[in-house]
Amino acid sequence: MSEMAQEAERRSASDRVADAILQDIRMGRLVPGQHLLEPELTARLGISRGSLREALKHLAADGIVSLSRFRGAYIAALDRKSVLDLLDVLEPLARLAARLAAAASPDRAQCEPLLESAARLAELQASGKRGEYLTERRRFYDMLVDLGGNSELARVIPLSRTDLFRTQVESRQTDSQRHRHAMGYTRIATAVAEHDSAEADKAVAGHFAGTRETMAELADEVFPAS
Amino acid sequence: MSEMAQEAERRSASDRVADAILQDIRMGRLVPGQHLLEPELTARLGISRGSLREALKHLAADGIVSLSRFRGAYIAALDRKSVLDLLDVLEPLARLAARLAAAASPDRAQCEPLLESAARLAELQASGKRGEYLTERRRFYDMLVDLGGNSELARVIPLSRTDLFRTQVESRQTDSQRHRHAMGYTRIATAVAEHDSAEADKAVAGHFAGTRETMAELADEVFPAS
DNA sequence: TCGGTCAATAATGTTCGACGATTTAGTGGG
DNA sequence: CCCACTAAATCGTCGAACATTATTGACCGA
Repeated sequence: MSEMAQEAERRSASDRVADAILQDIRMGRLVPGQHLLEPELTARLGISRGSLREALKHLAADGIVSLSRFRGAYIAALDRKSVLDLLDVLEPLARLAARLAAAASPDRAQCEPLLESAARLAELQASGKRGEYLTERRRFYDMLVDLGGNSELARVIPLSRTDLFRTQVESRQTDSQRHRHAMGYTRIATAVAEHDSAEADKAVAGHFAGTRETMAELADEVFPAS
Repeated sequence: MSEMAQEAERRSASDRVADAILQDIRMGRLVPGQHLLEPELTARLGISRGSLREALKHLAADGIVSLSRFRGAYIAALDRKSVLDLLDVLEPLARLAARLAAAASPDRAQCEPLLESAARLAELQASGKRGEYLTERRRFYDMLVDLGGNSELARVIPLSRTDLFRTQVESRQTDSQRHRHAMGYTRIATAVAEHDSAEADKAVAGHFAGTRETMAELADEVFPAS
């Protein structure tokens, strides 16, 4: 218990705030395009303006919020081109993560949490719990990156910005699109567990092909005016 | 002139400080492992402690400086594994940038600055101006990314951390290694100018193969204790 | 003299309040 | 109805304060 508390206290206030905002986004409490008022947030989170600004700056660097001078912070909203650009960048990194995870994991036990996460994703998708689905999805990617053991990848891969994109499109997808998405993780996790780098790479590539197809099927109203 | 001044003033103080530190690193005025004192920097740069700390936080997020609690900020030093990990991450992104730049550039005129930059790199390498070489190299990558027109790539690709790695190894390379490195940029720029995406991709892949070879040839003393 | 202990110093982490600058909204006059 | 002007709200920066910790160097005993 004390370890948890110490760990929580050791992290700076701005990091805690940034995590809180990210979690609020995943759970739908904050929606893309929403205006973030400094006085409201400092009051709600009980921190100083300086710490909040530090957190917002951090989130802005990751493209989660957009800061415009004297106009405040807004949760970023991705237009269609940004989403396609993001997928182009994310795909090679995710494929690298999958290849490394498949090649690195020495014993099957370490892959067990990944398989469990994929199973939970299928469950959560079926039961329609979108907030939990997005949170679990993020855990899946974090695990995949960790398994690979490439510390630079963890720093670079834009998972938080992908959370943002998922938040935007999640509620507009059809059930079959959601099902296809969830199944993709199962295929990836299976390939990693089997230590099959080539298949893991192909699984991620196929997953992204499906996502691009879904994007093409979505109406323009899903995206802000570009 | 006023436009320049306005543009400089429009950017936040912390961004200016971060850029100044990055430039100092490229020019060798700051070396990996060096301790950054807040009082010294605030006095030299003429900014408040808050703005400086914001900049340091930003640089720490990009892995340029490492912050250790109550001990201050140090210019990061990459061990051998981190360098190899960084290359694994950077390669697919650089290849994507090259493919996009080759595919996107409609007219040859836009590629002219890239070819000029490659020529300048060959010159600077030959004349041994290492600081200018690294600065020009960064400009080359920035142009390559801009030409592709993928805004997410610019956000994700870890060019600053690559600057850091280059700073560490640049002075330890042999002339033939430096020559091979500089020639790689010429081949990339030429392929982009010819709108040959496949060749651009291969040129970058070959460039990275050469860099990995150089890394294997370097002695352990180049890297900090891992 | 050497090694260990301990207090003084310096640097950092965090927060707060203040000031000037700028955008936005609202208001009154033409 | 439109435009200039005022007022409110917000943001960027700075300086100061306080608590916490690492470092330094003096001091002391073996």
